[in-house]
Amino acid sequence: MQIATWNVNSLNVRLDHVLAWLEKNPVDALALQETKLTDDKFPVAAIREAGYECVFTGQKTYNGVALITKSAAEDVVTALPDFEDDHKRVIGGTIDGVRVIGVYCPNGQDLDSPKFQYKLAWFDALQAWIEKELQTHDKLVLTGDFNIAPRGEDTYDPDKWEGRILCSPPERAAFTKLLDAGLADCWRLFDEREGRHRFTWWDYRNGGWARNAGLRIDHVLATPSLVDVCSDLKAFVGERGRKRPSDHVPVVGTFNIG
DNA sequence: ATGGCTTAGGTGCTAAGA
Repeated sequence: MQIATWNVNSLNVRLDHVLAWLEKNPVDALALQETKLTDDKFPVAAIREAGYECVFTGQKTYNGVALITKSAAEDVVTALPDFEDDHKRVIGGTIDGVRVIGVYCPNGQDLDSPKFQYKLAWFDALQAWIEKELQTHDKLVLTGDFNIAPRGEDTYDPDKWEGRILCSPPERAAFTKLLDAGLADCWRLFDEREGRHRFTWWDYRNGGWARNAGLRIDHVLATPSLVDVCSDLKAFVGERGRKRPSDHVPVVGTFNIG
């Protein structure tokens, strides 16, 4: 079973990229972030034509998440429970017995911004919900754009990024707390990577891609029973070099079940 | 190299991203 995540930065702009990528890489589940589409505009027909089911929750201009799956998702959730939020950032469903939760975590903007406080509160609510989900789901994958680079080596310049947004101690603590709850960062099972393959995002500005100024902020976290059968975890960095790319690339985990 | 892109909304610019 393959489970993927991709922040597409507008599904309207990136639909052709997504369909072409799925044709080459027919994963069982693909979590999308930043679809930036209201639900009435979601391209259900095109996705069904490609042979996939989908569930989604979106809004105008910002945020928006979806799950594109080979078999239909069950027990679908479209928000964090017990957390008031206008932002559409969460979509979860059970696919062939695996609980798959796709998230678009807040960016935070700056450490002194109200958005940073929102980010930390949002992660608290995510933590509480995941802990609850783990009580009833032995096979669970939490994947998406976390907007956190967990370690210095997950940035192109650890000294420069140390303490900054995406790398600050409270953000990294929030990430570690998810791991402590019983999830593994599957990337680290195959941690010997170099160059572009260390990252999942490159800034559009300042020649980010050209000078490989990237970050690893898109993650696949999984419970131990899935970690045991995880045979690969990789970023499809070639997508960043395409014409009109998203600034994030797809990240795919392979789990040898069923 | 704290933004020199890219997106949406709307039609000239602002907001947001990470």
